[in-house]
Amino acid sequence: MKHEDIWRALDTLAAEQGLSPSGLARRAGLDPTTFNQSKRRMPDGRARWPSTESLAKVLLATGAGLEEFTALVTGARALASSRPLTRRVPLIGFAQAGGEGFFDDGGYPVGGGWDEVSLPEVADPHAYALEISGESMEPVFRDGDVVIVSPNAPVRRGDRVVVRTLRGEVMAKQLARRSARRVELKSLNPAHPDYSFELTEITWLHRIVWASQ
Amino acid sequence: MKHEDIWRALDTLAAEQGLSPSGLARRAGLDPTTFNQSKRRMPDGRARWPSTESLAKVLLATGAGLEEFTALVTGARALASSRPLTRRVPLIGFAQAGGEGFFDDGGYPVGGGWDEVSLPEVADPHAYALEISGESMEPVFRDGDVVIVSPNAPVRRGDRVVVRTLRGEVMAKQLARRSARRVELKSLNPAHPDYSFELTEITWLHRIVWASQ
DNA sequence: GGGTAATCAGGTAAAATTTCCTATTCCCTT
DNA sequence: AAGGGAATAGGAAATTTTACCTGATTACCC
Repeated sequence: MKHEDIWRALDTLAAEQGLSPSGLARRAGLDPTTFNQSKRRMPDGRARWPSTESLAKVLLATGAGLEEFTALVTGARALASSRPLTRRVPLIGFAQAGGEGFFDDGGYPVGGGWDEVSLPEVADPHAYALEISGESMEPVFRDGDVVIVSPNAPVRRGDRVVVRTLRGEVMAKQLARRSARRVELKSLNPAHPDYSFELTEITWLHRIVWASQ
Repeated sequence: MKHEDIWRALDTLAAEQGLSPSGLARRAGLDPTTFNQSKRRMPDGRARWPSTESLAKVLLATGAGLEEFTALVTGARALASSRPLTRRVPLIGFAQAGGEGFFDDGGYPVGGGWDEVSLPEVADPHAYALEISGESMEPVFRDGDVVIVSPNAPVRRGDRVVVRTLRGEVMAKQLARRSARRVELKSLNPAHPDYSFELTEITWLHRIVWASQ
């Protein structure tokens, strides 16, 4: 495979998802400028190659398989698109929902202004769920809520995460800050303390992607 | 694709060529220590991902195609059977998650104590999604979050709901109280006011069933 | 036409990968 | 058994990729 093939495949994958290169990068949890055209060749003409980690994040975020991406790289025409495995439902901005023409009299989505979203976007085969008990995460998560956790989803500052310490504690917090050596976790319930750990004190840190209500 | 998959595929490709990882790297024009086992995870446990340029060099040097390599990446998995329309993931109580025997060393669910939950439990064909904007529902819902709304889901006190008034306002609140004639809605953000409506003032009231994080 | 948000160009800093290096172990040949 | 070369561990330096940033442009909506 050649440098150009990789970048064309990324562009094609983005287009198939209805995304721009910047939108694809964002969807994958990367910086929106990661896939900029201007970053594909450096000022000295040298080719820039994305890491396989970036590629893995893109595939995870879009639900595309490596086979599918490989077909795009090699130029082999993809088979006729298969039906999406996850169901899509109408989506619209909350602020727009008050306008006219978006709901019928029964309160069902109607009209052409709706976008679509898959539900849920959990491509991660290792995803699991945790059922919340107690009030330590209120009001964000309440007793009885189920949260869907995706071990392989990229994590960024501000995300809600589940963390397990070497001591065996498991907690759900908001990732306030992550440096090379430490993570700072903000409690979801102001009545409970924030935490800060050395990375070596943590067994793993997984992102919460969906929560039941 | 996962970190382990990439490295296993490189090892397999090397073996097929009668080479060691160090021999494969050398063949590809890379430093012989590039693919050392010891370099696949950093001292701090962080996974190291080769660049797509390194991968391209390997494929060029060995004459292997990307399709062949992709088969090695994915080939260790059992062939995927057709997945159920609603996918089920492992579920366990949050309070239990800290106990021993529920996660393996990689942080993936393991052991017999897990239940299963479908995701998402949205059987309602009229379900739709709303994308949150602004901060009026923080910290429960944040700008950019997507909430899944199920018009036909039963609603109870304490549920988070979307309400539309006769005046065309749409709001997401928590259902505090519902009597024969009135509904009382509690704001999700304490900085915003609560509301109370006569049922006759409301067009509809739908329950929020899932929220992205 | 104006306002807003997304996209993108392109620079710099931070983080990550590869190269370079030394030391040790293993394997093959003599 | 000894010697030589390859392989590998692992650290530091060099190089490369991504994150962060500013500013300009484009697209979309009102």
